[in-house]
Amino acid sequence: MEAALRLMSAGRSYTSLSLREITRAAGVVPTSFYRHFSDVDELALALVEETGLTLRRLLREARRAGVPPIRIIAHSVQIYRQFVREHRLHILFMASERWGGSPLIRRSIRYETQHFATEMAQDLRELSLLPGLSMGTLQMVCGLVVNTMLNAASDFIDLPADQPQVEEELTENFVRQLRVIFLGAAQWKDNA
Amino acid sequence: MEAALRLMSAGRSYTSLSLREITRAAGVVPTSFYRHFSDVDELALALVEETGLTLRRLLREARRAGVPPIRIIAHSVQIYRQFVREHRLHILFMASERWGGSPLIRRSIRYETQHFATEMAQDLRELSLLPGLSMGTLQMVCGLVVNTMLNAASDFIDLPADQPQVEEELTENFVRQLRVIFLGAAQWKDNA
DNA sequence: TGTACATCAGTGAACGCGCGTTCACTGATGTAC
DNA sequence: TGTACATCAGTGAACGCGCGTTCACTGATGTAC
Repeated sequence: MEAALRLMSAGRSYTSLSLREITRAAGVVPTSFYRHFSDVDELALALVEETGLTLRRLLREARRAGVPPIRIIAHSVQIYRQFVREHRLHILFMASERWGGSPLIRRSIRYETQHFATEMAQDLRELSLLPGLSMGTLQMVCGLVVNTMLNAASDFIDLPADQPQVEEELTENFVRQLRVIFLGAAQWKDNA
Repeated sequence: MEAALRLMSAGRSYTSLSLREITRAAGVVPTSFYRHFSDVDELALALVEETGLTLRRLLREARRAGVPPIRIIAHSVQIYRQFVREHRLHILFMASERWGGSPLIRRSIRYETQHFATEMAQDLRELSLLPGLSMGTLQMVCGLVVNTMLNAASDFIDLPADQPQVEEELTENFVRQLRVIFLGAAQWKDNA
């Protein structure tokens, strides 16, 4: 049922979808919607939550993958790219409603992304990458990383499907941006 | 007339505005809209263009401000924050329709932001900050900076107006993120 | 095993409403002679 | 200076349409006795 974010794959924003469109896409009569959600906003919140779970799974995968420290960025980006491909619609939803739509949705997405950044910061700490940094700084860096991830995801998703070399370029650019961030983080002095 | 982005200040997304709402806010009869634009999309494109001009003015201001190289980030952020306050609605529009709304609008915003990043890269080059970097790398770094700027702007704008200390925190976080980026860029070796 | 009843996803008709767009119009302002 | 005409932003009535939501309903499935 919630898989009616199919409608968003055509580049529509969630806020512009109507309840009737959604139920139509779900193959069900409009009134039936109310059996499950009292509101389109409530459906959106359910989607945010589901996407949050999905993101946590991403971290777990990346963690499990082990750490060849030199190639870790390029490697994580591979995992992420695969992930974006697999959960295209959820990520699209998260990344594009992040600043659009209703304040309610925005708030709950912000909550999920912050949560995600915090988990990532803990992972970095446990792996003792960036050993010199305080938790607050790690959190700040991870916030930057998460935003960069979501921006990159939006770029991936907007791509016409038949342009593999443009996708390569985007990936390369994304990897380079992350490298800049981690280079900077490694140089960071907390007392500055 | 275009000042009907007032409607967006309540947290609405552009795509969810109706032509009739806009004309109502402009104090004019719906049919009158067609005297100026054939479409709500056309109005949006006009807004994007206007915002683009505004952003170019921002760069000019920052440039003119001169360069005390040590404090340059904190200083530029001050200018930017003032700028966001003055052009609240235009920036809000740009930052939040960046991934929402119609593909048409998205494309034109992407065009403007890329243009902006390119100009910024040229400025950096002329100022010989980051002297070791190729133009392509500067462009990549500036893309990251611009995204970070727009994310920060969205955060600023979403703030309740009566929380100056939260605004301080956000600004501080934004400055630190930019520092990480520039630290990383300074370390960058192009042949890596 | 058989019967009576509760639960609940989905149905279909109906409502009042705001929407985008069309049309022929008004009336102020600027321009040509 | 005066008159005739073009331009053009704004008007107001009207259209057909999709919308969110209400209501009383159906009929399949699960549960109690």
